[in-house]
Amino acid sequence: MAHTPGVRAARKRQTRQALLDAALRLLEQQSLSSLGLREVTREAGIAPAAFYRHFPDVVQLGVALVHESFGSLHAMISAVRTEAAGSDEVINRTVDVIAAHVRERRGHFQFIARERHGGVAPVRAAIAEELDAFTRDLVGDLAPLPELSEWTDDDLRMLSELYVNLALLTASALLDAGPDDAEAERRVTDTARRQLSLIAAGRRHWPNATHSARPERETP
Amino acid sequence: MAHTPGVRAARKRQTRQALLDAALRLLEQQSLSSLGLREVTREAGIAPAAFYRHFPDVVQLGVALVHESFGSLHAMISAVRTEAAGSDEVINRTVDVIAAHVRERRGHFQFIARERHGGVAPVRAAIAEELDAFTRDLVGDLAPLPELSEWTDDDLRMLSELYVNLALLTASALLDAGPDDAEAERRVTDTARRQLSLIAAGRRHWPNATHSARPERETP
DNA sequence: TGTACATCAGTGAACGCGCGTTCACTGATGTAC
DNA sequence: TGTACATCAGTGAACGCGCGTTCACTGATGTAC
Repeated sequence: MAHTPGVRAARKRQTRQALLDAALRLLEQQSLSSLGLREVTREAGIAPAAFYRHFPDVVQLGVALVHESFGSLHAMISAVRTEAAGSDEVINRTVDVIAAHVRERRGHFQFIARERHGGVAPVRAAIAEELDAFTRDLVGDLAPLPELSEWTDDDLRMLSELYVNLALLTASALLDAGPDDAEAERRVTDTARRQLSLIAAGRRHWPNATHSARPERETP
Repeated sequence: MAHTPGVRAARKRQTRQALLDAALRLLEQQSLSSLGLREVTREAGIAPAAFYRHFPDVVQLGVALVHESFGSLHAMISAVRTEAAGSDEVINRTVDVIAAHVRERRGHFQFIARERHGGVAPVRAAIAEELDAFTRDLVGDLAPLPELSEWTDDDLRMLSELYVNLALLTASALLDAGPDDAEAERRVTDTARRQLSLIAAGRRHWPNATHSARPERETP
């Protein structure tokens, strides 16, 4: 046993994960800025002082949670990305994938939705950074589409931001609907589908060239 | 002096307002769930115990702040509503009014954006209620428009929700841009204008009748 | 393989501190006559 | 108008409590030889 290096490191990782899991559980009912160090260690079943072996403070645990949450979010995205069929089919797939991931990773979405505009600056910055990477990925996915070949980078970025925000708003509305209200969930996904469909119609008919080439206001 | 009733009541209202103002000032840098009673009374310049003459706890002060904030938000809306010209003109007016009100009532927007998905249930509920009233008002404004005369109530509601969410997201992005970065502000308002323009194009060409009359999924 | 020493994740006690809440009070405002 | 009493917004001291952080420690794991 003593000659199998890594046992100690593995246990440390396990404890760290227990802290992250405990924090996420508590954060379903409160926000990070009111989460206490002793509260987390109590929930995780370790002594308060052991916390410092893993994070300098609760804020840095929050930053780690951001990255963990976006890991599962990226998985969601690539699930949508692999599909590329007709507009209606893409919309339905997208909304279904969002709903499925909210069900599976409820805590992660709750955390991101809550702290995106929350009161803890480093966590907000980490979320903004991840969302930006996310949006840039989406621009990369949209750029090669033939029907968007004429769009400027700025306009693709604008469209991607709209999609990302709508996805988060839909996820957040699903969280508010609660895990057991199938009727409320149906209402939310139905609204999301129609909003995406409205935007798809706009995409087909938007006179983007004139708008984006010469913005109308506050530019010399 | 003793025969001018209302002096005491006026002073009480004044102190109450001082508490609300102090809280709003502190909430620009933190969220409600981490705001302490002693912190607020210290900022307002009164003794901690006096707090209880006005609110049972900090959460109820938060609920009062929600209603105060939406008071100023409604002022903003009616400012947009009085205008009704061509699509581009409406869009520019709307975005300008949002930007102006974010500048004027920074604290109120910050508070609403932060607590909308925050960790304090009664405050979240109050915001949801106010936003719903807001959305219903907007449905009432859109319904009489000739180009939307064929739209179902559900679709008008869906559109209004999209507008309300976009307005809040834009306000929140303006807050993140900071009060002194004119270039960042221009980028945010420009994106908002183009998103609204995209939706306007969708409105003109959206085949809503087929979608809303028979939703495609999960309905018998 | 066995032994002696180093590392370090987790413990448990202790600390000083600011918190929310209570209480009896003060004194200006309000009311009754 | 003047007086005697009631109301009540705001005070200041006191309380018990849980917090974040520190510290010397323990004992399993890791390393050198």
